[in-house]
Amino acid sequence: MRNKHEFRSKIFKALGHPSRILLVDALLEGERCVCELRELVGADISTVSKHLSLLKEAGIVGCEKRGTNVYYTLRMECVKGFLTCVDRFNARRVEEHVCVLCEGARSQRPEVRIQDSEFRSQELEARH
Amino acid sequence: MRNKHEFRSKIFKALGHPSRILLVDALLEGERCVCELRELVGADISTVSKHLSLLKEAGIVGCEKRGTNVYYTLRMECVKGFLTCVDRFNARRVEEHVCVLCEGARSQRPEVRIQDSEFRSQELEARH
DNA sequence: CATAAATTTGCCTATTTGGCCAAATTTGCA
DNA sequence: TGCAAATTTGGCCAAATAGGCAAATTTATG
Repeated sequence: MRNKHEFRSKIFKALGHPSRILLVDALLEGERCVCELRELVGADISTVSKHLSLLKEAGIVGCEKRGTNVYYTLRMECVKGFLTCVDRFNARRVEEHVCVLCEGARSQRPEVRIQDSEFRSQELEARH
Repeated sequence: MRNKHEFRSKIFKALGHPSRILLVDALLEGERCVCELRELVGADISTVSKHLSLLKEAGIVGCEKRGTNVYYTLRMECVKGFLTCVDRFNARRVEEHVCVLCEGARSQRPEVRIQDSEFRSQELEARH
């Protein structure tokens, strides 16, 4: 029972970093080699490699070596659905001009379109 | 665009701790006051309070003060579905006796029942 | 008003995490 | 064989996180 929560939190922890989310996001489109991913993330390649190892250790991604390259693929497909949920969740916050840090006053929750420009969580929280 | 991934990872990071997963799990059943949750987690009440603040800061839970108690509720309902996915994901690993750390050899993936006793991720990983 | 209960906040310490650099490893190819 | 490219690993340091204790805050009640 304790293990259950530890395993769950391990998955979440693995996804709890902007670069690793970016990596997973890229892998949603298909396999990528480390060099492509390095370019995407823009950090030192050793850093990217460690992020990938961590994701792999959690079982979220897998990899295959072909020639001198290593290609990573997403294994946990259901991440995609949850990401959509998370995006919608944030978009709703922004649309309603509701700050989650304030109490009450959350009535209806209309479905909203998700746009990248709506991701302004930091601005919302900066008020506090 | 960068904000998008930061917001996403914030949600994951907030859920990336066994105690916080436990808290969210309890809140799936309905609202709970801090004292109930403290008992559940079994840590110092200030520690539990901080975990709850963190979840609240991410927007995952909300709270309401009634009398001298504070009642927390789950706001991000879609967490439930993802937890189910995560559980199934781990159960599958255990059922197939497949270690995600090893390459290849992942053929079919039958649907499996989820039992708490099947959460033995640590044992799997201890082999390495 | 004074006290008690519930909760949060501040402070301190130990541990973990993130990131870079350099070194090691693996593989392809001349 | 020996070099070059891709990737991982180890070491190091700075920053963030977790957890407990004590103090502060809020609210109910005698």
